[in-house]
Amino acid sequence: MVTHRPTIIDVARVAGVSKGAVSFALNGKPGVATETRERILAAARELGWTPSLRGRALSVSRSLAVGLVIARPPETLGADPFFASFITGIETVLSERGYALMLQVVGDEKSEHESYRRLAASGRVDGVFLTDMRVEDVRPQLLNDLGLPTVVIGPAPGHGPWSAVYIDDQPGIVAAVDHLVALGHRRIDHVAGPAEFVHGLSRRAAWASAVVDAGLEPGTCITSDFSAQGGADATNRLLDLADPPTAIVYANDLMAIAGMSTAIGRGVDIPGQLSITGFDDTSLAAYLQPALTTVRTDVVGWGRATATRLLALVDGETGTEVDLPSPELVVRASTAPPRQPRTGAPSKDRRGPAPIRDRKESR
Amino acid sequence: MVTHRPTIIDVARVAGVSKGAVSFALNGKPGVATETRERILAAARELGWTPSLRGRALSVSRSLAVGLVIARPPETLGADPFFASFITGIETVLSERGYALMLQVVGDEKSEHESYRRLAASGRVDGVFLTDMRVEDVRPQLLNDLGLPTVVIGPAPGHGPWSAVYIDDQPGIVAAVDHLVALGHRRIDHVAGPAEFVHGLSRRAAWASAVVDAGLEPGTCITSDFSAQGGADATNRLLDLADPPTAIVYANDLMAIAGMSTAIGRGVDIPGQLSITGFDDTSLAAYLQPALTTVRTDVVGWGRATATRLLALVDGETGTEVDLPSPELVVRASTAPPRQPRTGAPSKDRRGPAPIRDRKESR
DNA sequence: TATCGGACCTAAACCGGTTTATTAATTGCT
DNA sequence: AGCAATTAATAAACCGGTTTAGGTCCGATA
Repeated sequence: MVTHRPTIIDVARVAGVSKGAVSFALNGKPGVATETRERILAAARELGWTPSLRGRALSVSRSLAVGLVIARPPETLGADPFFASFITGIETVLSERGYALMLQVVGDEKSEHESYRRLAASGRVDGVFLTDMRVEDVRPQLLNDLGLPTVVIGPAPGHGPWSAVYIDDQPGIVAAVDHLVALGHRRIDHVAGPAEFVHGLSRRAAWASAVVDAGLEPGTCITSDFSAQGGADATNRLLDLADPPTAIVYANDLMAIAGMSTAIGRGVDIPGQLSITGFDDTSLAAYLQPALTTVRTDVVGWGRATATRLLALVDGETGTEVDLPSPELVVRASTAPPRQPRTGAPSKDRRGPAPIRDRKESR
Repeated sequence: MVTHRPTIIDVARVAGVSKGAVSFALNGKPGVATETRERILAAARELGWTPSLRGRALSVSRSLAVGLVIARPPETLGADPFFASFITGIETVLSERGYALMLQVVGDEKSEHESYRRLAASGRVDGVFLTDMRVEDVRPQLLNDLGLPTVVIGPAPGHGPWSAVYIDDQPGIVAAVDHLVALGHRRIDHVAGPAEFVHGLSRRAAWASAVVDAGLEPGTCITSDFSAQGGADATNRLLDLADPPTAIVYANDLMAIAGMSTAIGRGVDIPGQLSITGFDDTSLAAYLQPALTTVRTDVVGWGRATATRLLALVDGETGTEVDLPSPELVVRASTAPPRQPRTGAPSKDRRGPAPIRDRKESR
């Protein structure tokens, strides 16, 4: 039966000193004799005292919490492995600094803005992460106006006082295209994410320029929505083309997996008739049939770096853009040299010189 | 350039009343003349005043936040669509009550306990959700000792003062088994989740009893870990049996999908030679080849109910267990009547009365 | 007319810390 | 020895609300 959590006053009484002295002692500030400090620490330990976050928060005018607002429907969110890893990374940094993460999941863009306003107005957080960046995104400006320290997860949008931490996804896509080119593909299409998102657009741009840089004709790009259904639909449209691709680069794993299934359902042999690459390296990717060639990013490290940046920002450092190591291509069985006819008899010949294959997942 | 957020004192000054009167007026308490109240509200509106959560929290001795601690490695977490939906459901309730969600993601069980202790000691949250319930879980007792209102996501563990909100997953598994039985399957095996988790154990129990209730021989159960790799490995083991199953009920979609791929990779025709069911209805399930028969749960509704319960608990209501509507079976293409021979000659002799054989996965 | 009760409002205490101003006791310096 | 400079500790202000204890003014009642 806990009568009451001990407060700093209880500690002061036990140690026989004033309230302020306790505060000084516990925060390692000067002006407390060593002997007294020991006594205070002992008293605090004896009472099992822990500072009240509420009291401290009010006093220092900080919440000791940061916010992440995610504006996505649950299906899209649940199928995306990004946030789990990202949040894990964030937490490692936050927890050791005594910070906590306030997560908000909202339906649409409008309630997202509302969410930010509320967070700022109520003073619930000291800073926020900004994710799913859009082209011409108004949120950095909004958060700047609200006076809320912000770290953009992605490339810094235009020029402004904002801070950003970015893993450039383009090298990953380029590596995928180059890999396909090296296998002998000459018709490499793309299923993109929504054009309003920078990661949709940037992957598309990377694909386009990589194809051109390889000296190939520009392929077909279908703009989709990162969802399973979107991937399936886009794949059907590409395969319905008079001159269908021999390889498709998808902007994420979910679309790639759905696309692969769709192709298989149409009797297309993968990778014999069609090579497929994804992006994310979902835990499922390695266990599909065929296993998915995809791009892996150090999302946990990204989360860690982003959180570090935000806490620095909260502490008054000025904003900069941080770039992180590029993603890497994980080659598995869904990519192989192209075979000539799509309608011909399945050829027995094995695919050509295999590149570095991803043999096995650890664990 | 914001000089300073207006406080309740600014409002009081503008309205020409005292601090207390403003508080009364804004909280709809009696003792304020209508005319005065109007004036105060007008002043607040004019200044754009919003109550400081920090001030209020200290004053009312509440954080106005609740916590969710998830102890999972990022891969497992990212592949599980549960939390996205669940959190979405939680948020709908929390946000309209002015509450927020503190999310903590930790690596192991020990740091999970540590996490709860910190949340309780610092007074950061007014209550917590308890997820991934284990058999003989010590956390309800821990949280009870810590004096932190708790709602268990799942069946109430034993008898205690705890509150629980539960969607019984058993009817879903039973429906899956019944569906397979109706299709003519007589050898229905199971790939289970870890036995230390109640949702691992309960699905297994549901499968076992449903099979027996159908008058069939008990099948083989392999205890796995809800992961893609675990699903793949377990599937290989089942298919390697001298007398392999014609249907496998998986405890979640991730294992089912990996299992299906594995089977296909071995040349097994699905659903011709092997029927497969999952659990979760991942957004991918409908777009696989073949599309996955699985069990769908109203996870968003579950989150909503759980949050409602927790807020009631925080407000002093006593704990009860709430049961929610059962999950439903979604029949797709991965299940079909069994075809006789897998290798040619139909094996007429059924295997002898074997008990539930549980070959444990290494991990 | 004196008293009571209610409506309306204010002053002040309180929540639990941090931080500043101030005092008291040493120490340092010449 | 005398005075300034440190050091140690305390009292009090402050962060921004909520809430309790009073205090006025008013009409109603005996």
